[in-house]
Amino acid sequence: MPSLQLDKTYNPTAVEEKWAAYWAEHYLFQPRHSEKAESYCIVIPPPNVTGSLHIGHALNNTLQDILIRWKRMQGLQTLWVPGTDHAGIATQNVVERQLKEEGLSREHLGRQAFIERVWTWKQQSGDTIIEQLKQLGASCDWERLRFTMDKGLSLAVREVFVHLFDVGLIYRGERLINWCPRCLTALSDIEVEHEDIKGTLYHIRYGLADDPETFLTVATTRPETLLGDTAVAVHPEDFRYQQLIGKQVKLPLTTRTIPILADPILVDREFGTGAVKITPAHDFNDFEAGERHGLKRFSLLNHHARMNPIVLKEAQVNLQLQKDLYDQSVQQARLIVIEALTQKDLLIKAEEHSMALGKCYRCKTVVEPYLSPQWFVKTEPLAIPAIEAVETGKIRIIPEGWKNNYLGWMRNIKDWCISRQIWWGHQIPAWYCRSCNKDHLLEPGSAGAASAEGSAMPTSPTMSCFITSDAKPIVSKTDQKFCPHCGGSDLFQDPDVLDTWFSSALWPFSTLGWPEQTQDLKTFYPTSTLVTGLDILFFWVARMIMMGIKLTGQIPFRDVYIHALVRDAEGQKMSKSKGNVIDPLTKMSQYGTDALRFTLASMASPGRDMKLAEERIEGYRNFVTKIWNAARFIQLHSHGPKTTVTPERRTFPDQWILSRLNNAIREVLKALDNYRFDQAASHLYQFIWHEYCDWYIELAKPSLQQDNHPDAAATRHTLLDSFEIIQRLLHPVMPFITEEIWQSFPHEGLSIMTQPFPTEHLDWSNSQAEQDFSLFQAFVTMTRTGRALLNIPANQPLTIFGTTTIQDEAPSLKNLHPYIQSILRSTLTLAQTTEWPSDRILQLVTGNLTVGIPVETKLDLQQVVKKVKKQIEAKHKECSRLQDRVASPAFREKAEASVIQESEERVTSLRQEITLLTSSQQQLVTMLS
RNA sequence: AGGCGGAUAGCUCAAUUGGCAGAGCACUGCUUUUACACGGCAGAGGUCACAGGUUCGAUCCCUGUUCCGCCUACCA
Repeated sequence: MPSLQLDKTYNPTAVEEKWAAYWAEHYLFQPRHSEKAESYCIVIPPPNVTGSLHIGHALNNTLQDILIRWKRMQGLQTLWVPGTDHAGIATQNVVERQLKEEGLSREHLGRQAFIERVWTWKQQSGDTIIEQLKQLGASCDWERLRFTMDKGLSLAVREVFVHLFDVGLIYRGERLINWCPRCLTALSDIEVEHEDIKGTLYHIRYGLADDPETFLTVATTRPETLLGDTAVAVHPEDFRYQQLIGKQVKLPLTTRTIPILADPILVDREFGTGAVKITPAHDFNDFEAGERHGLKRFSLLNHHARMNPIVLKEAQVNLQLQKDLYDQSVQQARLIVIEALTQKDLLIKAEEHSMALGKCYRCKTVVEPYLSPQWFVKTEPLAIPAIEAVETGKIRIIPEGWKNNYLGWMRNIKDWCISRQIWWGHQIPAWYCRSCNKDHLLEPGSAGAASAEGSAMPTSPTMSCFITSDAKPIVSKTDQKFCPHCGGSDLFQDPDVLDTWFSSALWPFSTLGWPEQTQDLKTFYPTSTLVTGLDILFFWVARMIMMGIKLTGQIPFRDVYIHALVRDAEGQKMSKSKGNVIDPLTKMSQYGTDALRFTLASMASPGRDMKLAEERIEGYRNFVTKIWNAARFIQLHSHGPKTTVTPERRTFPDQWILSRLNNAIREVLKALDNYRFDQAASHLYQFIWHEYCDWYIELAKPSLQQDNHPDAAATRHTLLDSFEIIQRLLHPVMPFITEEIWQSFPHEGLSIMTQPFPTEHLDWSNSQAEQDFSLFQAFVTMTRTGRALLNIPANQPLTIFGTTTIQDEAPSLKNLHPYIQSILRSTLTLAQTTEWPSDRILQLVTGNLTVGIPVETKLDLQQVVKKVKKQIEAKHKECSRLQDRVASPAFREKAEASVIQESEERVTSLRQEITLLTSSQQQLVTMLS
């Protein structure tokens, strides 16, 4: 196989483009079908079509790619399914903003044309993020790219909707839902973000109808809603109010009277005044209380969150106030009502009160509880098996800490509002017959419906709000033309679309071809691992589990790996408005994709937020360069004969590095098995840089660089062999540079990505070599330290003495001289203590190794004495602390024997070191005087 | 309001069945030696948030406090 000369410097952009194209050209990301191999499948969390790659995507997809590449190399039948999400509200908002710039609105275009416009936009820019994922190296099978509004997936959506409707798990009903008056649509509970604000709690006087002198005080943060009150509740056991239960109060600012009820669920006696106004159409608790007591609901606001004059009239609001409130916003209405209450002296006090305000997660507009007919999924029956799957460990959540989060939410799950009053999405497969439902289609502006702002009544209702909950929908997988009841042909489809998360909930099986029993579905479902951020645990993960189990009878995936959210260096959530966004694409072109990938992997420690500091990327870019240069060195010395030798005849450094390599392989495998990407990265970094490059390559130099060195062929063999294994070990994290290097060396096969992942070599493990090497390292380090202490130039020859020479300690180190000479870049004489010229020596001690270095007269001895003194002090301190411990009878009695022995040994060796250092110091002092 | 997590070197983060606290970046010296100055070598830098408790011994276990973050939530 051809090999190429590596360039002097690594050019990430060129290399990345080359291999990305090569991989695509050879379809290397497709699963290799083999009946025997176990399958491994990941479905991508589909990014929004509106999006471009942000750092969260980069992290999410890097981790998935590491897993996929790793499993692929391990020989599994591997599939990573890519795709994008139509992202209903988000995408609609983007296109509406474009229209606005042209002075248009979606109403101008009409539904059909608007949807076409969104599709056009999707064709043009929807694949931006896909291209960016390819740039990141994501090894998805791009031939299987899916979109949530694909034909196949839309089919799956209808299939599920109809099925769940038929079994009673989808229903239509008039409920209080969260309404965004800007997006003009319902939102599910989790689409509402809560923000703590300082509000005002108003205490308002409600007089008894038959005794105006007696009154109740109710407290509210929303005085404008009192116009829609239909009762006041007190606690049945509250002695203050017991005698009032059943009486009527006069509702302020209206001509209505409302009853005083007892309700132990709604009322907390301790809070406020103990009396609560009930406004069933404007508060979730009140809605439920209203259901319990059969109360009428006055929905005071229209869908723009403005006062509805028809309802105000119906609620018998005072005439003047009706006029004042005409079409006012909630905020204005509040001020007007407060003013009116003040004038009548009904406002007792207003106090500051902290409260949570709900906002739309897409546009941050304050959401209103809004009474309207909507479609819901009945979640409780779906949640039960979804809870069980996680409790029994059929689905594993990693890190486990999030399990309780999931379970807690699932156990308190509310029905899921799935209808959205927007146009972009899967239109609900329900039809209504106009003639059968004549009485159930509301005029815009009527009391039960929202006001349509005086526009003409559309030929078909534009929102299902205009269709009462009594209407009879015909739910079907296929488009309906005729009414099955009356045979009429005047049908129209429900105008609403489904929550974007409805189709995402089907993602793991819909992308594999469900409801068809495809080969992919058989091979890859249930999928293996889902990799996602915590932010969509409820939005997405929980719902996939519910839907997966319900519709396929199987869990959708076995492991859920939840990674942290990426924050900036200050710990702030990254957002465009804050201007603290780290753009992964910029960083990729600046530092190289492999560097970014390695950074993200190294920071993926479980269960935490990660703060990304740019310096980290820079640091790992240096690591990439280091690897590149090591490759160049090895390539330079790769020519010439290579021979394997028997393990016993391997050189000392060869024995050591193979043992360490084996250890690195084991650690990386262990880390990946446990989703510890951070540990895998750190082992790779540590091993490659600080063992392989710093020590092994340095030690390989003498045999490689000298002509006819007896060890040359063997060393060359080990060097090349181990380096090739390192490339494979590193490949899942750094796919580009490893491919480039692998291809540049003699090789067989199409690509490194289809080579086997390294496995442990038990016969390489050599604890004796590792032990000896530690000793050798200690010896070298001590010598260097001494040299640095004494400012001896690196190229000055040294004579090194030892009380115990390293050779005595480790008999296997027979031919140390070449290594020491090479690594210390100086000649060396080993000698016995007795031969020390005692006036020219600094002794350095570590454990039972002692190195003596000759001291030149020119040196700044004052400085050296100081440093030595400091060392002695530190050792004294540690020694006396340990001595106290060892002397303590309690310690001797209770501590483990091994701990006692360890401590004693340490004390002994510390004493020895102190003695030697002290004598060094004395010698130096003598020399000074 | 409840739940969860965090507080360790200047910064970003590790580690520990409870027995010498570790990396990377930044910093200080020395070093331009033919893989690499995006390099090499050496070094300095810690009351392990605070206060109690358990223990021969606590950064680790327990209790409380403070600060920070996140998630959930209808306290009018």
